Amino acid sequence: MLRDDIAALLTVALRKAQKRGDLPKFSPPAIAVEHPKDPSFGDYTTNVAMQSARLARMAPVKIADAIVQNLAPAAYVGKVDVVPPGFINITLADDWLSQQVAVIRQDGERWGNIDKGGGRKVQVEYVSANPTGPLHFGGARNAVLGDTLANLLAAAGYKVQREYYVNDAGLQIRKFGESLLARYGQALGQEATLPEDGYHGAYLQEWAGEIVRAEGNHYLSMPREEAISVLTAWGIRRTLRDLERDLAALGVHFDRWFSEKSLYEDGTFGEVMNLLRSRGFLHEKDGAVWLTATALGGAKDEVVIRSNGTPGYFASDIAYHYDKFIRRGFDWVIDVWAVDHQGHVPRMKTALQALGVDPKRLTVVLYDMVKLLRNGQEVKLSKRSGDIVTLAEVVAEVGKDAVRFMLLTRGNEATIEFDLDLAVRESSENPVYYVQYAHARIASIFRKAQEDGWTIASDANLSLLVHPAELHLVRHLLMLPEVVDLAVTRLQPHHLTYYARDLAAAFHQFYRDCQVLDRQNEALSQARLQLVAATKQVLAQVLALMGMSAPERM
RNA sequence: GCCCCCAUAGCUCAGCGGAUAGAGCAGCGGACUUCUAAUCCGUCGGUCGCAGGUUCGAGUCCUGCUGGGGGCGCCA
Repeated sequence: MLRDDIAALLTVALRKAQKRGDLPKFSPPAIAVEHPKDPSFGDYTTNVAMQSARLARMAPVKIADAIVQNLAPAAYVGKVDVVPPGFINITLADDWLSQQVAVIRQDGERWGNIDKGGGRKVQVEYVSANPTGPLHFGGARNAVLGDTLANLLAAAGYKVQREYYVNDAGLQIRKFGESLLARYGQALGQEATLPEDGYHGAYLQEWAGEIVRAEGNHYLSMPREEAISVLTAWGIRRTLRDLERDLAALGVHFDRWFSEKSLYEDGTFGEVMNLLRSRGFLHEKDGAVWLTATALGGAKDEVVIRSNGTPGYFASDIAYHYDKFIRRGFDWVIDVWAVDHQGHVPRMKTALQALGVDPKRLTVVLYDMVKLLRNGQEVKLSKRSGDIVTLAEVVAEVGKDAVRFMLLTRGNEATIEFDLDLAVRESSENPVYYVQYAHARIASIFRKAQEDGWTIASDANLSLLVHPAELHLVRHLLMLPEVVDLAVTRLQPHHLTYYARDLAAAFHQFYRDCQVLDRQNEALSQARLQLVAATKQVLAQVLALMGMSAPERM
């Protein structure tokens, strides 16, 4: 990555300055290279001279001068300035910039990939909503965030596994099954009441009707427990089928759907309890089994197995993470959770310690809520009330690309206001289509080129690209690896949306200033065709990272 | 009561301890006989919630306060 190259160049220069006695001996801070806010200061800047002032007991500007004087020549460096109070500003060389078009074209789909992961195994677990009904729109943010993080990690050189944890065991599932049986009985004219805190959604009535039509009334003659068991399994299968379909419509796919129930069936749960017990982190109190979290610095002990003998969700989660880390050996696990699960994070970390797993290997990405607006009014996303807004409905209404883009434009910790009316509007108020339009515009240039009989030369003279708008565009193409690095380092995919917008803007400005196809100047046209091809490729790449399509025409 | 997140332009939000705090939208004014005007250009718009502190330098870090959201369960 260019930024790293520059940091290395500066580091070498600083050492050389020390060796030659231009600078005193001191152990220099890590050199931070960034883009100055004001482009008139150049492409890259570092404050290392100011950082070193105290250590070197020298004026920052003097330090900067000494570093600059010992800078080895590099093709990409066009101009170096030392500016008070001690910034070193680097401007890229025009001729080097124009040649990068060929490099980007040559890298193709690999452009933007970085080797941060070094092939380490990372699992991203996301969505994981209870399989008790359709996914409501709040879950869309989880899906888009997790999926995009997985895309980014893959681009950053990690070996990524995408997983959905299916909570097909426990109390909620029990209530789900009881609710479905009650609806089934009602569908057959029986007096049946839903359990307390049961599932009241209308979809269960529909499903009960389906079961009656397909299989008649014979579940009524079955023992109740057996009927619940069969109907629960039916309901989960049905839910998962719909979930998979609805998530696919959003462009979200999983490598594995992991069953919570399987942890109990294959002995994992028992194994984990034995391990915890042998390590001395379980104790009994009030008839329940507790994790002795306080022994590991936790605020309070946590119930693992209730006094009625049933394991709680925390019990499953411990076993599940044991499976992730110890059995499957992921180097790093990322769980994507809504903020209302924040209290569970320290608990989970403590549980990992109890298992002997370094808690740093688990990162929980928390994201805030989505506020859905229609006609300027907030639509409540509660499961209780009848007006639940499902993911499928919103995707059908506004489209996959708009949903993904809008859910990605905010930092994870910011609440998102999702305006349904704005999302469907195809106007300048809607930021979604801006990036795609740039891609389509470029496609249009190539269509025109073909119509007009241009043959695209592979050996274009790129040094003809000297217009400020051309070089400005190249500069943006060059930033993709840095953006991937930033988004992965912070696990904040919203940086992609801002980059995509900036890149598209750089293209639209170029488009205004520079005619690509010009019979009066075919050599320049060929160079611009290469530039525009590189831009199309990078736009497609960033759209792909966001899980959006790159349309050829709009 | 304790813990976490948020507070930046009219609105929605970016902002990596650096230089004159940015973008989109909205408002106002311009640009299509041209490779797509879903575009571009100009302009208006700020006590970065408040008060201290650390620092050569704070929207950014620390402390306190105010306001909003979330959490503190043998629910998930």
